[in-house]
Amino acid sequence: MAELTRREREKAQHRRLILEAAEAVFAEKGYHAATMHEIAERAEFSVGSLYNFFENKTDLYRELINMRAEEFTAGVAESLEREPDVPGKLRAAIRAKLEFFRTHQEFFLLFARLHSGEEFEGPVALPEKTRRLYVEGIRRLAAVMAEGIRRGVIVDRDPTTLVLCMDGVTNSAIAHWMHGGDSAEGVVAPEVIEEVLFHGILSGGK
Amino acid sequence: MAELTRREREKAQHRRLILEAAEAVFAEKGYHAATMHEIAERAEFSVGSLYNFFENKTDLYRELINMRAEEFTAGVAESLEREPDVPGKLRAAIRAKLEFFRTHQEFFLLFARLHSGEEFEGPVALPEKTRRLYVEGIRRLAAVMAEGIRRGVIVDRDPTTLVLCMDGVTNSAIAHWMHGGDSAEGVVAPEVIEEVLFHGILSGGK
Amino acid sequence: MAELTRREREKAQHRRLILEAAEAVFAEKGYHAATMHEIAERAEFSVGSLYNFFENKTDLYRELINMRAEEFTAGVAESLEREPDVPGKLRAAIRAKLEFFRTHQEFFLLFARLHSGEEFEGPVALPEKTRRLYVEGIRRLAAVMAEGIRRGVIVDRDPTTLVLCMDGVTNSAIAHWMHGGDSAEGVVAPEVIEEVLFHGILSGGK
Amino acid sequence: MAELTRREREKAQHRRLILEAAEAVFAEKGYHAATMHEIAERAEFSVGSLYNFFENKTDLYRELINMRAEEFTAGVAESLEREPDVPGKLRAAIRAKLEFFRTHQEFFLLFARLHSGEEFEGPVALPEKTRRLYVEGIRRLAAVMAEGIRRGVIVDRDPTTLVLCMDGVTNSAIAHWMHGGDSAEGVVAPEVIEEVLFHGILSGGK
DNA sequence: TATGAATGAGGGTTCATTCAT
DNA sequence: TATGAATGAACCCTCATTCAT
Repeated sequence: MAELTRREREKAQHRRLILEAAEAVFAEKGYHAATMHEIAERAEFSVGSLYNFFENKTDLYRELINMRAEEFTAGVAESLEREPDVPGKLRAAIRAKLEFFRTHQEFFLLFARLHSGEEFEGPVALPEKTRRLYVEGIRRLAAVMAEGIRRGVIVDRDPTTLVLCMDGVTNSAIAHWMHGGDSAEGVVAPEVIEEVLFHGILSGGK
Repeated sequence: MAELTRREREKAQHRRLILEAAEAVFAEKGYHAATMHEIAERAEFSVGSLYNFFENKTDLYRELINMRAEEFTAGVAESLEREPDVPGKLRAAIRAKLEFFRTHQEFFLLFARLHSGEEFEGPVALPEKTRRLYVEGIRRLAAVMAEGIRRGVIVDRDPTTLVLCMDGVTNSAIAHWMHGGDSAEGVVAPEVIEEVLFHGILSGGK
Repeated sequence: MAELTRREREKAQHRRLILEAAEAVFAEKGYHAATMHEIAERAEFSVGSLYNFFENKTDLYRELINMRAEEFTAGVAESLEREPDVPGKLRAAIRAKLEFFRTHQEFFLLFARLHSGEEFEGPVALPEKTRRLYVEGIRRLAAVMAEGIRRGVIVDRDPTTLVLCMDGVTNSAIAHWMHGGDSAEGVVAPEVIEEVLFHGILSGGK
Repeated sequence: MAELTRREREKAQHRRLILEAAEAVFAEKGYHAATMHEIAERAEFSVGSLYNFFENKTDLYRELINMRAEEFTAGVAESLEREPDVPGKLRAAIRAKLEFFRTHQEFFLLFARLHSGEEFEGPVALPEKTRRLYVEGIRRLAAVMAEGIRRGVIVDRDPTTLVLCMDGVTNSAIAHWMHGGDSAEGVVAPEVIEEVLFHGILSGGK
C-alpha cells in the first residue's frame, strides 16, 4: 500500500509536470500551433505518455484551463471574504487578479483568448465546469456590486455591467504590461486602476 | 479602356468578396483552424483563385486585419475631430468604437485576439503598417487625454494608462454583447460605460 | 493575300520567340520545374497565347527539342559531306558538334538529359521523329567508321561502339566547359580531344 | 541494451528500405516527377514514415545520391590502390566503374543527370559533401594521369582533360547498354573501351 | 488572335493518435 | 507504465489548362 501511494504520488507529479509544459507551449503558440511533440519534449516525457494522462490534446488543454481557472476563482473568492466592506472587497479582487496573473503570465494569454471568443465554442469548447466557474465568478462580483448599490456606495447601475467595466480595466492593464513590457514605468499601478475605476477619469468637483 | 476598367472593377470586387468570406471564417475559427478551402467555398471561388489575390494564407489574414484596422482608425480619428472639447472627443471615440464593432462584429474576434497576444508576434506577425496604426491610435487618444489634463478636466495621471482603461472598458462591453448575446437588456449601454469611465463606480460625494 | 502572308510571317516569328524563351527556361530549370507562366513572361506573351501555338507543355518541349535536333543533325551531316577522307570527316563532325553547342549552350543541358534518360521515356517521351533523327545520326557516323575500317584507317571494332566513344569524349568536354567554366585554360581544346580519340592516351611506341 | 540495439537495427533497416524504393522511383521518373506517395508505397511504408527518416524530399534525394557516391568513390579508390602501374590503375578504374553501374543501373540515371547539369545547382543542389567526393574522385584519377605523364607512359596533355575523356567514354558505354539494352552484343566490351582509350581509333602504324 | 482570371487535381508536408515492445 | 516509430487524413500551395472577353 505504501508502494501504491508512492506510485500515486509519482503519477500526480508527472501529471503536473506535463500540465506545466503544456501551459508554456500553449501560451507561446496558441492551441493550434502547439504540438503534442513539443509539449512532450518540454515535459521530458514521450508523446505516448501524454496519452496516459490525458485523453487527447483537447482534453489536456481543458484540464489545464480548468486547473488554473479554479486556482484563480478560489483566490478571488478568498480575497473577497477577507475584506468587510464593498470598496475593500473590490480593491482586493483587483489586486488578487493582478497578482494571480503576475505569477501566471503565461496563463493570461490563454485566459484572454477565452474572453475574446477563440475556442470558446467549437471543437475546443471549454468543459461545462470551467464555464460555470467563470460565470459564477462574475456573479459573485456582481453580488458585491449589488450590495454596494443597496448600501449607497456604488452607483445604481446594472451590477453585471459594473463588473464588466472592472474586468475590462484590469484586463487592459495586464495585457499592457504583458506585451508592452515597458519594464520601467510602463506597468500600470493598481492604485491608478482603482482610482479610475472608483472615481472616473474626470477630475474636479464630482 | 472601358474594358480594362471593367476588368479592374471586377477584380477589385472579387478581392473584396474573398476578404469578406475570409473575415467570416477567420472570426469563426481563428487563424489556424480556418482553411483556405473553406474560405474559397464561402467566397464561391476556387482555392486557386485565392492565390491570385493573396500570396498565401498569412498574407490574406494580414490584408484583412489591415483593411479593417484602417477603417477603424479612420473612423475614430474622424470622430475625434468632429468634437471640440475633450469629454466630447472621448465620448465620440467610445461611440465610434462601439458603432464600428456593431457593424463588424466578426472583426472584433480577430481584433481581440491581437490584443490578447495571439498572432501578434510569431509566424503570423502583423505587418508593420498595422502595428503602426494601432500605436498611433493609442497615441492620438493619449494626446486628447493630455490636453484634458492640461485643461484640468481630466485627472492628472499617465495619459496612456487612462487610454488603456477606456479601451478595456469598451472591449469588455463589446465582448459581453458578442457572446453573451443576452439580446434583451444584456447590451451594455454606451451611456453607462461613459458614466463609469467619467465618474467611476463609486456613488455620491466623491 | 499580302495581308495573309504578313500574318503568317508574324505568326512564325511569334512561334520562334516562344520557342526561344522556352529553351532558356527549360534549360535553366528542367522540364518539370519550368512553368508555362515563366515561359510566357520571358516571351512577353500571355499564357493563353502559348496554347495558340502549342497543344500543351509537352508539345512545346518536344517541338523545341526536335527543332534543335534537326539543326544539329543537319549541321553534322553537312560537315561530313564537305570532307573527303574518313579522318577528316570525323574531325569535322567533332568540330561541328562543339561548335553547335557553343552557340546553343542552353540546348546542351536538354540534350544531355535526353541521353541520361530523363524524359526519354515516360510521359514526356520524345516524338518518334526526334528519336529517328538521333538514331540516324549515330548510324551515319557508324557508316563513316565502317568505311574507315574497310579502308584500314580505323581499328577493326564495332563501328557503333567507336561512335559511342567519340560521342562520350565530346560530351564530357562540352559538359566540362559548361559548368566548370574555367574560362581560362579549362576549355578542352578540340585538338586534344581529337588526338586522344585518334591516338589514345598512351604515349610512345604503340 | 539488447532491446535498444534491436530497435536501432530495425530503424537502420527501414531507412535502407526507403532509400532503395526512392532510388527506384527517382531513377524511373526523375526528381520532380517522383512523388513521396509513390516512394512510400513502393517501400511499403506510410508517407509520414518517410518524414521520420528524412527531413523532406530533397533531403531524401541527397542522402541517396551521397550514399551511392560514397560507395562508388570508395570502390574506384580501392581498385586504384590494388594495381601497381599506371595503365593497370586506369584499367581497374574503368572496370570498377562499369561494374558498379552494372549492379546499380538505376543509380546511373541519377548520376548522369548530375553530370549533365540538372540539379547540380538550384533548389536540389547536392550537399557539399557529395560535390567534394566528385571533385576528389576526378583529382585522384588526374594524379594517376600525371604520374603516367612523368613516367612517359601517358601522353603529355592536361591530366584533367585526359580524365574527362576517360569518363566520357565510359559514360557513353554505360548509357548505351542502359537504354539501348541490345542485350545481345550491344554491350560495349570493357576491352574495346580500354583499347580505344589507350590506343585511339586510328589503326596502324602510330 | 491575344489576354489573364478562374479552375481544381495533385503534390509536399504536418501532426494527433495508436500500439507493439 | 513509458516509449517512439508508424500511420494517414488533412492542410497549404502550385500550375497546366480553359474560356469569356
